[in-house]
Amino acid sequence: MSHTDAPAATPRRDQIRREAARLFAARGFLGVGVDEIGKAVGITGPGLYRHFPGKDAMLADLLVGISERLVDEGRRRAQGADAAAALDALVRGHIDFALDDQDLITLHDRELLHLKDEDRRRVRRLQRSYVELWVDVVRRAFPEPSGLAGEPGARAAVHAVFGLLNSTPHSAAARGAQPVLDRDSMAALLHRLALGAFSAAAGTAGHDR
Amino acid sequence: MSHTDAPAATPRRDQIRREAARLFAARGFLGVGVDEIGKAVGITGPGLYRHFPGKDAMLADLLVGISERLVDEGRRRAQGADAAAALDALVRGHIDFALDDQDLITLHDRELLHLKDEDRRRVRRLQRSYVELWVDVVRRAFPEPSGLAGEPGARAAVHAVFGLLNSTPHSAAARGAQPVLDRDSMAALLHRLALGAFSAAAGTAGHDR
DNA sequence: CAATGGAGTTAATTAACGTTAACTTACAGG
DNA sequence: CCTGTAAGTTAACGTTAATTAACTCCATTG
Repeated sequence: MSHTDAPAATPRRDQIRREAARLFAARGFLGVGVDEIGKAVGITGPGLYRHFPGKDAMLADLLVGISERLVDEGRRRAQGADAAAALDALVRGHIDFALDDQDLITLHDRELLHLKDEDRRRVRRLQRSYVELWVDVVRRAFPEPSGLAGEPGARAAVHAVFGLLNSTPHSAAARGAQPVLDRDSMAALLHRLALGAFSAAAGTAGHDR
Repeated sequence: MSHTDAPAATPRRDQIRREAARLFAARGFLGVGVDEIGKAVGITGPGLYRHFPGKDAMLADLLVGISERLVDEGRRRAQGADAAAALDALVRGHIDFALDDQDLITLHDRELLHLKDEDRRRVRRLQRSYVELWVDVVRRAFPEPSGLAGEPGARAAVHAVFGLLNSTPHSAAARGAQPVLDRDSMAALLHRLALGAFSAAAGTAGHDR
């Protein structure tokens, strides 16, 4: 009741969410004016204030939303005794997000700094939970005599693999008419890249150089 | 002569470059004012105009600079007949950039959209050259019956590995007092993750699912 | 010693943007 | 039919930010 109140999902509000996400991803939060967002949904700028208390609130809504969905879906997939299977499920789930919600994935780690302190703390907490989820699974999947059994190493590897999986928007940025990979091929490729990265990092720590 | 003229490296200008990069990385290009940049180097905002023609020009200078350095250093490292050795050298070189110039790596793929068309085209060209460099080496390092022999697959994999290597700023964002990895451990970890990713993606295309 | 130009300063200009106010319209319910 | 409310509109307000103008201050140099 004290924090930013619940979202509520009317059709108009959902439309605003979609268009705002698209515009923020394309030109940055500060680079988009409320008039522009309004125009994208067929109303004037100030009309948006019937649906959101302000521009900041739209961004907060988007980032909290995607963060919660990531954690919820992640928790669902991480359970079960078999750590290798859990990791596989986490990777697949994240790939789905990265491919289906490119705009949100882009905003998620780019516009965090434009949130008001309270909202930023909230999103950070959720992001931290999501990372913890992965770190635990990774450490169980690659136990003791491995390069990923330790906290800091596993954490850094997880961050790095997030960077890898979230790279889709950058690949797609070269869109136009090129013969890019179709969704399934891209998903399969990302899956192999991610698991291959973890396996190699887990392998005996000293075969580089 | 028609495009943005040559940089020229006076001490003051270099100082401005450093501080501007730091501030842009921390709060975004549109989120920092010229007065703030001025203050960081000990002068007032308008004083900056003796050294750069405008705020846009500072960003352009930074992005063109890092892009050129990446391509130059990349070309140097990619030469030689042994494709595997060349790939290894490219990875090591990129890791050095990612660890030593975190601010610039952050800006490099985040603030591109705030450049004027002409500068953006120029940076895009350089980035494309850099990707080409990697794609060629990857395809030679993992030839025909491999998942990375084809153009689109190799290109997507390279983008993904860039995302992985450029993840350092995000890891470091959790800075504070945590026992993060020291530079050498981080470099070694990233190296294993990157090469492991490529190897796994190259391996026979159908062992997932 | 005069003059020139680089490096700053403060003040003014201009444009844009988020938000609020006041007013309109359409429709749902008693 | 009347009334209230949700969802818009246009106009106005207050701020902020980039850039330019006009002016000082030195340090060099002819």
